[in-house]
Amino acid sequence: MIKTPNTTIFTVVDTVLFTIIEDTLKVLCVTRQRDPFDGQKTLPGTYIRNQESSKVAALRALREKAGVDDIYIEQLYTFDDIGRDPRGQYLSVAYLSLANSKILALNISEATQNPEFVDVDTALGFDHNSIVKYAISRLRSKLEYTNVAQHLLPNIFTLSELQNVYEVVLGQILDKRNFRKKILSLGIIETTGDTLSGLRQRPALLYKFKTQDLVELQRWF
Amino acid sequence: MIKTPNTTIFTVVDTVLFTIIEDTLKVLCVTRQRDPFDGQKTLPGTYIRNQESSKVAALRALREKAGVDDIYIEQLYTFDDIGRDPRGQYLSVAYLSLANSKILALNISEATQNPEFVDVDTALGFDHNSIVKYAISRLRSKLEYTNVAQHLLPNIFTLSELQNVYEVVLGQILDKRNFRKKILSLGIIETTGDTLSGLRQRPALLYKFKTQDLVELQRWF
DNA sequence: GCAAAAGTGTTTGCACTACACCCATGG
DNA sequence: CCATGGGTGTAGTGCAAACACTTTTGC
Repeated sequence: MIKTPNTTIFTVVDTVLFTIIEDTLKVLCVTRQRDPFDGQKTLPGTYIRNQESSKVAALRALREKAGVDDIYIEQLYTFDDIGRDPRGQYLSVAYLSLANSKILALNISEATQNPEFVDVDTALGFDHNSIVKYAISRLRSKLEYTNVAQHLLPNIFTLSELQNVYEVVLGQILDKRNFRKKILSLGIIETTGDTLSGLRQRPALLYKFKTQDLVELQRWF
Repeated sequence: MIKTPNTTIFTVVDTVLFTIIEDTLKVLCVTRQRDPFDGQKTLPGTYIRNQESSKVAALRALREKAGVDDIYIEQLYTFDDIGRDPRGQYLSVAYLSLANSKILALNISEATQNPEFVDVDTALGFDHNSIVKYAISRLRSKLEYTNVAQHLLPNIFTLSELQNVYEVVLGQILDKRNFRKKILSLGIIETTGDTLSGLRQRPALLYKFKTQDLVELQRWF
């Protein structure tokens, strides 16, 4: 067998940054300024540099394109079908990232390249719609057996806000009483003891996640 | 932002081929014939060629190293930490593959580079023990909500053989009656109507999976 | 006092657990 | 007839689903 170092495979990253705005799941896009797909929206991406891992490249892409730092990120999947990029052989390591839109809002205005949050079914250049689709399915299943939902929320939140995250991402409404029983029984959140008042309604108890570390819950057998 | 095409990132694949031999989960390894890690066992891998996707490269690696064709394979994860390979910056797309050892046995003897099945806790070169560890955890969870187990079995099998696959992979014994109730209620297998006789015991009903396509079952909410 | 969201319990059915004995065959 | 693995049922428990009203506040 001959081992052929490849000089013509381009290694890049693409990032899928989700956030929730106005009860809708949104994804961060930029507008391409050159061919191919000139003028179309695409996911923020970048070439992987020398002495840089794909994860660091993905974080850099988000920092450069969206002015976002210190953000939740996980590797999603590697897309490298021949023909996915008309320019040549591109291997893209895709990353899934989550942020709360309130924290994001300030930084994003300082960024370049016209970054914006769009609906997840917006038509994108390259194979980026497939990447978004895959990211949504990953996010949905991770909501169900981990504590990742916290990254779409502020540190302190009400149970209704948490439920809203689940409803928006899963695309279905949930029963309030069953949701509360379930989420509390998982033992991943706890109340701060404070309440959120000032609204013309009964004040809500505030909660926080016990840990920022990813927690995986059990299943089956 | 400057886009820098990278000429010094090597893109490779590594494959984790699991099979069950004598009630033990085994992984396919080859013996390296050069530095680094000369003489040590490693996962079969190869450079990704021009105009070749990583998946095709992974299938080729298995064909060349193990004489295996037409095999179940799925992308596992991309490993590219800086320093994972002393030769330079290597980005490895790892694949998880499954095969029944009976089908495998004949082909493997024809292969080169001393391929062999070893226990999953055998010390390997590079970061390949991490890759195997990750592959096991993926395999375990996929057993629980998909029909992938079929690829570790012949097309036709008894319920006891199927249960044995689950026990070996999950590393725990399961209750026979509960296992049968569960697996039959999932609706992913059906009996062929034939029985396996010739052994000095009651003949076992034979089963097959309804479809070779990957089926994902539901959870939560 | 009214609008608006917070908060709370019970019943019902289904699914998982634990557990032990008889059956069919080959030798 | 005996050794071997194949095959089966039930009772108890816990979790998920369905479902509606009272509470607290700001205005």
